[in-house]
Amino acid sequence: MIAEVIVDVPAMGTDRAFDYVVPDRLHGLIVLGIRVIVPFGPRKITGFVVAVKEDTELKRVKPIVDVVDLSPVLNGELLKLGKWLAESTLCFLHSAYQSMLPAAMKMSYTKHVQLLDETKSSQLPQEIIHLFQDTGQLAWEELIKLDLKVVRFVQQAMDEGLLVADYHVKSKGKKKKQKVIVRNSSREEIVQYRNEIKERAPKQAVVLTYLSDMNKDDIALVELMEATNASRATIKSILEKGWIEQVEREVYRDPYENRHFERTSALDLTSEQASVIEPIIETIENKVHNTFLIHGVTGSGKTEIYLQTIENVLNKGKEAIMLVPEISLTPQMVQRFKGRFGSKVAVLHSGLSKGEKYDEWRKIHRNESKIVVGARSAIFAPFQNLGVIIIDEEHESSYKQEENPRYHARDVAIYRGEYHRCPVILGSATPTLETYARAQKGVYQLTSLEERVNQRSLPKTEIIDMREEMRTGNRSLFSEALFNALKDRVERREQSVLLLNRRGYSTFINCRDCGYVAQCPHCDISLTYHKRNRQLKCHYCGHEENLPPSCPECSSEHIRFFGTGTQKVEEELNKLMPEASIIRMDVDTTSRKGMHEKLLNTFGEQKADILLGTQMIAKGLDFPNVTLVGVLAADSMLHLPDFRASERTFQLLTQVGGRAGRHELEGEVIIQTYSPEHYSIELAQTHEFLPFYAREMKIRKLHQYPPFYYLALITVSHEELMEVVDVCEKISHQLKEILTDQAVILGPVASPIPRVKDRYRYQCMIKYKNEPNLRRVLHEILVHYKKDKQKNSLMINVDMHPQTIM
DNA sequence: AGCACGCCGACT
DNA sequence: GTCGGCGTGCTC
Repeated sequence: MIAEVIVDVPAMGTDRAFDYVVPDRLHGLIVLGIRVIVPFGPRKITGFVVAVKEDTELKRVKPIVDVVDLSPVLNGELLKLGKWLAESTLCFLHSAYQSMLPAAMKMSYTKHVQLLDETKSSQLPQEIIHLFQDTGQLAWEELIKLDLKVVRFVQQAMDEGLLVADYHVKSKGKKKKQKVIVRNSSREEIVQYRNEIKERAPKQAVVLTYLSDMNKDDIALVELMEATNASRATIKSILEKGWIEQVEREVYRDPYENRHFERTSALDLTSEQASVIEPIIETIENKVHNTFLIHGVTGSGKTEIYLQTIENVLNKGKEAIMLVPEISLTPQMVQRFKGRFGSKVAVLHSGLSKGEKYDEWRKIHRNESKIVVGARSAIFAPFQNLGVIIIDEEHESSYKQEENPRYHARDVAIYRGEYHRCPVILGSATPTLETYARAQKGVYQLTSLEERVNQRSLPKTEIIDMREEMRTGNRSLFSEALFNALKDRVERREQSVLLLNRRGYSTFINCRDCGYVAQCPHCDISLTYHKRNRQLKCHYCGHEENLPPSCPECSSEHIRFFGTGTQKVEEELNKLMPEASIIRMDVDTTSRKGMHEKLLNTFGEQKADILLGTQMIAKGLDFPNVTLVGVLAADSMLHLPDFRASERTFQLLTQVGGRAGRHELEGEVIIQTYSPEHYSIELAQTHEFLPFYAREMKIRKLHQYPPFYYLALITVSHEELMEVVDVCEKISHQLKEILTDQAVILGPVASPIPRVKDRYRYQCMIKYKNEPNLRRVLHEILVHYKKDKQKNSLMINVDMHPQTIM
């Protein structure tokens, strides 16, 4: 028997199946979707079995060394999905499969030098033999750290056959093991024994009483020790007597083990909600695929529709995937799902450790969980019998992976929905133009929720023209209206949320005398000043340097700080409103694990008046006491060189508006801007999606952007500017020759940030409607340049549906 | 990716 | 004459 294996060598030349003989001892173990260890050249690596056949045309076929898994990690559907993913995003097959699995399942490879038998090793000098452990192995990594002469000597010994290389494969993720005490005698026997030793060993007697009384046959060692106050030594002596036994058992890490979730049951649906859920349930009943867009204002009760749809699916013995944006995967959200469905829910988000994610994945894999609530990658949950896929906040950019494979979770969802013949539900108050256009065309089924569940009207939104504030002499960061509103909330003990899409203290520093602006030495971008440690930081490559005491160009001491970041706002607030307590939330304050949640909890417990943060605070938050939302600089996103800038601004402002006054208290939103007349700001004020959609669609049509045209973006980067421009130009020419006249090829142009980490970046954009050859040509381009220029450090990246052109 | 093979320049 | 630079090509 022969197995076709996709090997773990993500390179152009190895992006295909390799044939291996299945040895007799592995017959029956080698099945589709399992990982195996195979010899590849001189090394041993792993790969996925993607096909099994009787024969091969090849003469020399090596045997599979071993299996990695006991059961397949990818089922037939996921194998097919991976192939489609690789083709549609132009990535390596192995990368596609790997990205469908938790990171802990990535394999790592090490090389060792192996000592041979006595006759060979006796020919080596004693000081060399000394280097080897008692296992006779020396890690290559360790070897090359040693003296060059020693390395040479070992290499020569290997050439002469006195030593050999040995390649190890190991999984990065470890299954968590727990020591468990198993009672392997009858209760009577234990009681009898206890009575015998009671006098001499009272501690042991306590443990034995506990063991004979407990109503199960095993107990975790730690639990037993805690319950009986016994020491390790005590238990060890009982173990030696043989009345009990210690075994290692695999356990799941449960990230939510110490939480209690209040059980909830289905709420009554409003008539509007009922009319939305009805066609979805019908689709489930009829076992057909259909994609629904639920366009519902914030607070219109989409989540309850999701919950009840999932309940319906579970009752049919099927499973459900619920995707939420990473940032809104808050405890509140998890609470809602755990509360309704209890332990059937697996949760996957970036706040979990690799091991925890792996365990959550295994719960799904073993069919112990029926629902997964998770961020983007949860779309690959290994369910066998999917009943529904839901994508909440469909417009969120975090559903697009910005590294290979560059997939969009929405596309994967629809692929899986078609396979399982089940509905896909997209929900948003501000759907993307692509989605809404498809819904209008009837490709997706459009449903709307226009009423808020609690009958609350949307908060009133005020737009403040900051130019006007300037004219009246207010040069502070806060307009009069916002300042008064904030002060008012603090006095009334209500809470406020302040949004500013820039972290740090100031966006750039500038010398008043010569005009010098501090720039990153590795990127074409100005450095951001961080006041806490008086440092200048690059937000692209992480470069840090101390704030110069004077201008490095002209030695002037007149250095000014321009632009406002969250740190500066915090400082200003402390000055202007010393009585208000503030929580600042941005990458700088939430990078430590658990900080995100901790800060939100503190705010939720009303231990702070103001939550100040970057866009990470804009989504999914639901705090009843928040009655004011302020946006400090609504323009910060608007003027980015990206065709989606208006759409993003509208979405952000509309979403942020939904954060205020969600409960009993009336909410208010204040938006500060220098472009109050811009339609995406004006229409966000009145929460009018449809007029915004109509307006933006006209612009997209005029400029040939999605959803009227598809986009593909090729980014070329290299240390040498000339090389980048040259390659980009050649690619552009090649595309112009092969694609039809309908395709628009732009570039080469420099990327909006032309240099990052000492590499120049140029790009080529293709706008097209129907280009059957596009994928093939792009693939050829990748093959061509990745082959002969790879060592030249030339990098070429293709994104088939870029979400941003930065 | 890693490793071998192989073809040219700078040394004992 | 050899050591070692890294360009090229292959891995079932």
